[in-house]
Amino acid sequence: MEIFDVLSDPVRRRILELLARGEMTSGEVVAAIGAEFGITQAAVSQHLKALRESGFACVRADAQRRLYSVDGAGLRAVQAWLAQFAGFWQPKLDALATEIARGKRERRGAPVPARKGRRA
Amino acid sequence: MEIFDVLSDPVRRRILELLARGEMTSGEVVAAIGAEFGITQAAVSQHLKALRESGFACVRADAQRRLYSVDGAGLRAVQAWLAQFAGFWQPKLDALATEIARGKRERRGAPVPARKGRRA
DNA sequence: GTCTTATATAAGGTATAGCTTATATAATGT
DNA sequence: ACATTATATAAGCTATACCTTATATAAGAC
Repeated sequence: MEIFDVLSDPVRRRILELLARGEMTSGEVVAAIGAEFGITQAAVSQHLKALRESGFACVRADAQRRLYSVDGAGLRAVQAWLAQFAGFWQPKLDALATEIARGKRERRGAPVPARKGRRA
Repeated sequence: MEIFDVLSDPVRRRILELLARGEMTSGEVVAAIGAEFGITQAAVSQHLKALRESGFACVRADAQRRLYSVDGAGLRAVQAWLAQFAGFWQPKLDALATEIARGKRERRGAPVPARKGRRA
């Protein structure tokens, strides 16, 4: 399945959001999604398969459990496509760039300069 | 139609790519897309409607022509959803941030510092 | 080995997205 | 007024995405 097709389903988007919080077993996903959308284990398993095969999620085995987590590949592909339109959402993207820069500093362990008011 | 549904169609994505180069009349889009995908004027018109109604494109009238252009709203919405996963494509996003910063300087008319080799 | 738990797959039903042809709307030209 | 050009909408067909139930696979537990 193609990456944008994968994201076009609300259940799959939700699964990704859940996985973004950390690894989950298939069963945990089934429970959470089942509660929210009222669909069966089989349906969720099919969605997980779609996410797997399109590079949005990866699995590792732990005995009979399957631990799912986010795979950046799919998301990167989306981002890459979107990037060609950067000019059309410029103002907000500037804010995102700032946000990323901030995150980068934090990851390096450097102190984040105090913000002294509103910026453009 | 929901934003991700809109992007899930290859014809609509292609139309957006075309519009990104600048305003086009409905007829021009029909010609370009018709040539690439072999679909009718009616089909293209329906896609344009979907793009319009979901905030990816806007129209303005010029006599009996309809001039279409990219509307940032839809793209921004996608970007916003994607942003929550920033942590999963970090390295590339850093590059994007750099790119944005560069674009920002250019928009301000400031000189872009020469790059003297490979950076992390 | 059998039962249970955890997950995946198969087969089939149903709603709908995207196409088609045909037609409506509306502005321009003569 | 009528024909032409440009675009949109209507109605109907078809393929398929997503669901269901039923079953397969495989790893514990006993």
